Amino acid sequence: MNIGRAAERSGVTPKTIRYYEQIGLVAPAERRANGYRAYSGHEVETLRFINRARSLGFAVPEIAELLELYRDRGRASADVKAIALARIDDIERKIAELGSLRDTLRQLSDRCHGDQRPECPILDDLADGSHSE
Amino acid sequence: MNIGRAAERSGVTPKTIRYYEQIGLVAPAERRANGYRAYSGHEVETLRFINRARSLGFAVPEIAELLELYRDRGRASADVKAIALARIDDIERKIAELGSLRDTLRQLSDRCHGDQRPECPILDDLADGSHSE
DNA sequence: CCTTGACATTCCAGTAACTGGAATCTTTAT
DNA sequence: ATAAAGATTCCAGTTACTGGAATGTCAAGG
Repeated sequence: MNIGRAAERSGVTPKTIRYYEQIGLVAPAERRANGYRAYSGHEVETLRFINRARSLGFAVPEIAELLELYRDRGRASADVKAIALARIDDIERKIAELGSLRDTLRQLSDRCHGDQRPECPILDDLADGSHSE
Repeated sequence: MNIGRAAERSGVTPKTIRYYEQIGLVAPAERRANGYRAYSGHEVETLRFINRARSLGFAVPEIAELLELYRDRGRASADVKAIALARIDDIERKIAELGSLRDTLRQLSDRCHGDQRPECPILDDLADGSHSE
């Protein structure tokens, strides 16, 4: 199957498949006589795996690691779980950070009339910096 | 004052100050005879404003807009508030997205023994893709 | 047989917002 | 005199792709 078909089946665009090959996330595809890349169902599965991992927010180096673990039939599930738990921690941290950002903005917005008058606590705060450093 | 001092006072590194000048977020600084950039307290304030806005998660184009509104003494506070509210919405969306990601990962992790055995629902899920597309 | 369109190839550049590093001044202090 | 600190410019790298140009291949239709 050509790259277009592999793209359809895996949900990864041809452009991105070539990119993954370029950075070494997937092995270089076989080439036909005409120079086209040829894919098997197996490679499509790998691409699908990558796609799902990406959609769960795993970074490319993490995915490389997951792929290795996936291929290693004898690996301990603890190794995989550790990666997932680290990911969860990252996400928790990011959520907390965004939450406090939102609270700050909300406080400022609440104090702003939001009408035709020019007084605006939001800009005042940005200007005088009464909070952090 | 030289760029280093302006950096100290504003909390923006010299490198980043030059970058902001390059992309037009701040006006090009005056130059001394020796070619060094010269800054006034006013410019330091602007840099501080930018720094605080960045720390609140505003993107550079949004900051450019906020700076314009800040300088326009006659603008309506509604204009500023609209930007802040849009920002809050963005953040809410991102938080929700991250929350559901975390939940998915947590479910997978919970079902993974995390020991020496190779069975791992995390990889199984990535492989068969029983969820999204 | 020729052309048209869909699909393939490569390579270069751009995204956001910086950051690192090299090569080269200028100034200040010893 | 020289060395350290701080300034300058410019080029490249970061993340994970995406867009576009120039070119090649293949199947179908007139």
